[in-house]
Amino acid sequence: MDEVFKALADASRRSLLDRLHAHNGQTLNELCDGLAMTRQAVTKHLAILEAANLVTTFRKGREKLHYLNPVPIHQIGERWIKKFERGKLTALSELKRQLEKRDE
Amino acid sequence: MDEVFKALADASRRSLLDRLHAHNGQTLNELCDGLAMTRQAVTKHLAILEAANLVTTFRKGREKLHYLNPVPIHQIGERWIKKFERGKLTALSELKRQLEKRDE
DNA sequence: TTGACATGCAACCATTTGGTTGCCTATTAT
DNA sequence: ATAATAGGCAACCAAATGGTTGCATGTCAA
Repeated sequence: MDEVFKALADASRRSLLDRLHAHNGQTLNELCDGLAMTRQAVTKHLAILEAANLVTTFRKGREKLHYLNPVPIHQIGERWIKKFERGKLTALSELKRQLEKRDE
Repeated sequence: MDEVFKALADASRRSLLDRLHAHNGQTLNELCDGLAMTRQAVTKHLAILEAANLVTTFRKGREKLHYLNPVPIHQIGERWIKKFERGKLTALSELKRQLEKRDE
């Protein structure tokens, strides 16, 4: 879980996921296209995404194909975000109450 | 959005949010309790959470009360995670298809 | 077979990050 | 008044991060 959060913390990596979401199964060079980064930088980002299981790859000849794995993202939603949604209204009303009696 | 992702990337910060979720409106010292960190380290984490608008604070005498703001977390769920859930089944089946024909 | 193409590996670098220590200020209680 | 309590500020530090360059390897096409 921690690896996933860390992987998602970087905007370049999130945009790589966006690109795969738009067009799955791209090669490294395709993913580099139009980015203001060297290929090696992209390789490192992809390695981090792969380690977090957000991207799965396999080779096809001399190319490496990258596939988005949306499962960990889904798990963040289920296991983490939903927990805070439950308490949402309570938390906000509690905060409001406190803010209102601030000058007592 | 980027600030929120970055703030959530650290396990100590996520656990501070957990603590506030369990018991909202704690003081700095209460939040420090039982953590293997100095008060100043916790202060820094809380400042980052506050900058990302995940925590709201106000002072009550010499104490500073910390309140969880679940809204940004909810927005991550709505604006970011849901986008990837839509393509989930397609992405996985596409991946499976590729994996199966890997040895062609 | 030889050149071009796709990717991998490793060393290096600047900046950011997560933490520390030491001291200062403000508020409360005795 | 004064001591204890709650928190703030700043300098410093080691390690992690995000990036680079240079070179090596594996695969395809002419």
